[in-house]
Amino acid sequence: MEDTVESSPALKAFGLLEAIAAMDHAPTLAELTEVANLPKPTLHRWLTMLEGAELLRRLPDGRRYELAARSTALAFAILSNNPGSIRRHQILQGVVRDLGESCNLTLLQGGEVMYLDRVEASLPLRVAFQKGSRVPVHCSASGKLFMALMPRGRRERLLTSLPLDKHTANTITDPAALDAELQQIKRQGYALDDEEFLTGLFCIAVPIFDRDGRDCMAALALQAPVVRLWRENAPDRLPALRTAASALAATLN
Amino acid sequence: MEDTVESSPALKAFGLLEAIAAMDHAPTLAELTEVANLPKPTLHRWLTMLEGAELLRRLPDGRRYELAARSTALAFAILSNNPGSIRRHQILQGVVRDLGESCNLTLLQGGEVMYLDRVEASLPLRVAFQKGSRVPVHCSASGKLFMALMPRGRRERLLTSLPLDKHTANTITDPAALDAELQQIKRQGYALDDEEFLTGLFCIAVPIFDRDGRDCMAALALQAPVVRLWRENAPDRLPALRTAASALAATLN
DNA sequence: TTCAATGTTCAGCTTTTCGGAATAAGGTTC
DNA sequence: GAACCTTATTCCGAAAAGCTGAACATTGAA
Repeated sequence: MEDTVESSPALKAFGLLEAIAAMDHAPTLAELTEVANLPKPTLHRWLTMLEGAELLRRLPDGRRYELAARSTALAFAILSNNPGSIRRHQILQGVVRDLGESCNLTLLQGGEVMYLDRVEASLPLRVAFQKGSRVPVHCSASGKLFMALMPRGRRERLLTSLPLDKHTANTITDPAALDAELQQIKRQGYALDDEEFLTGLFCIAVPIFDRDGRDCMAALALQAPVVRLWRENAPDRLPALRTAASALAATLN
Repeated sequence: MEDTVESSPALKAFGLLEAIAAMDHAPTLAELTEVANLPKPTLHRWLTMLEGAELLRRLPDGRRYELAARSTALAFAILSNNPGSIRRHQILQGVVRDLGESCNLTLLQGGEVMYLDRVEASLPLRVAFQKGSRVPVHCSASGKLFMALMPRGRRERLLTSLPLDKHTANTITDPAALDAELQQIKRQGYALDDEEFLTGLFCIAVPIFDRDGRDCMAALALQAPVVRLWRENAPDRLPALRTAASALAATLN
């Protein structure tokens, strides 16, 4: 949270949410006291208020606070109804027009890949996903890309909590094999999904970096039937995807 | 935005952001006046405040407001923050996938059992409960488990304050019988609900202990119709449930 | 120019927030 | 189990922020 004084108490709540969202574990009152630089009773009052508003909730131990349903709902509403959302949709439409295949803008939410937006190709033989739906990280191009580009500690924590379910014959279910795959993805800067989630479906995903160019905050993925997109011809789409990805990056800050 | 009065002015800001995020175009002050049901000067003050905090910004015409950079950043932080809730939900999904029946994560809250999270089996013949709903302690597997594992003083206090209502023919309403049941539950380390709350519904619950392995802070319960789950075959599910329970424990502290 | 609609400022009154100090609750050590 | 420490919660008078009717300013259309 900012160490600068908020101009109004009403805004302090946002600073608190930001502080809690930025922590990698559910904080206690005492921990937040240091981060937020607020007196204990003041902070306690705020946390109780936010809990009552269902923006936060306490873990069963009664001491730790984590984000609750209303925060998640607000976040989703913000991202899908952002001024940039129209622009993003247009960029996706441009990719679909140029490359002729369906195209997804994805986020990593918790341990799953979420479709923030999506434009479908008008061709037949397309795959019907939906905005807001989710797929596992270990068998999607975007998911593997996110894992490959995240800090090691976070990746390891995520990997231990994942089931690595087998969805198709190609799904990578061996942790060592997945790790090798992630290293290669990191080297080459893009990821493929070669029928690892749905038989017959091939994907290629490129990262969308934040302003500093370090964090991968989203991904752009092209998906098509293997009869039209496969391991050898997929990289031909990279230039167009990379151009779109950097345009998308500009809409996400 | 909801028409109910926010309990505190400090939370009004969230209601406003939600209202703006829910609109399909950038609203003017006048438009928001109707939606938010606030006097014009009040709303104007809030919008100016949110604009100053970079949560909102005005379109170049100076009249319309849209979400700004800080809102987007907050949304990303909320969604990518991996509060245990997502991980817990994944674990429940895993149990449902493995065992094929609906699964609940429960807490003891205020003398009742509360469903913190829940994943339903995709089979027909499933029972529809809801997240956040509550059931009595004396006729649910989780509730009896909580009572069996809590310190004696607390249990006795709770028992004297409970009505022990009869819900079905099997509900245990005799304090002595309940006490005997609790002792057996404590010995065997899991609890059953054999149609004690709803006729036709069978449950088995295992404890989720805190880090020290002493306090039972939550419970994992599998529930199914008696035609598929009953007293003799229920213990077969224990290994899977125990594994999931210890994974859940890690998310709860 | 006039009019109507929308946006902005003002000011006194009301409500909320602030946070040090006191108290309670939980844990740990001896 | 008593003493001790840490963390959480409650209290309440002082201080700050919020509220909004009314007045004023600006914009755009006729």
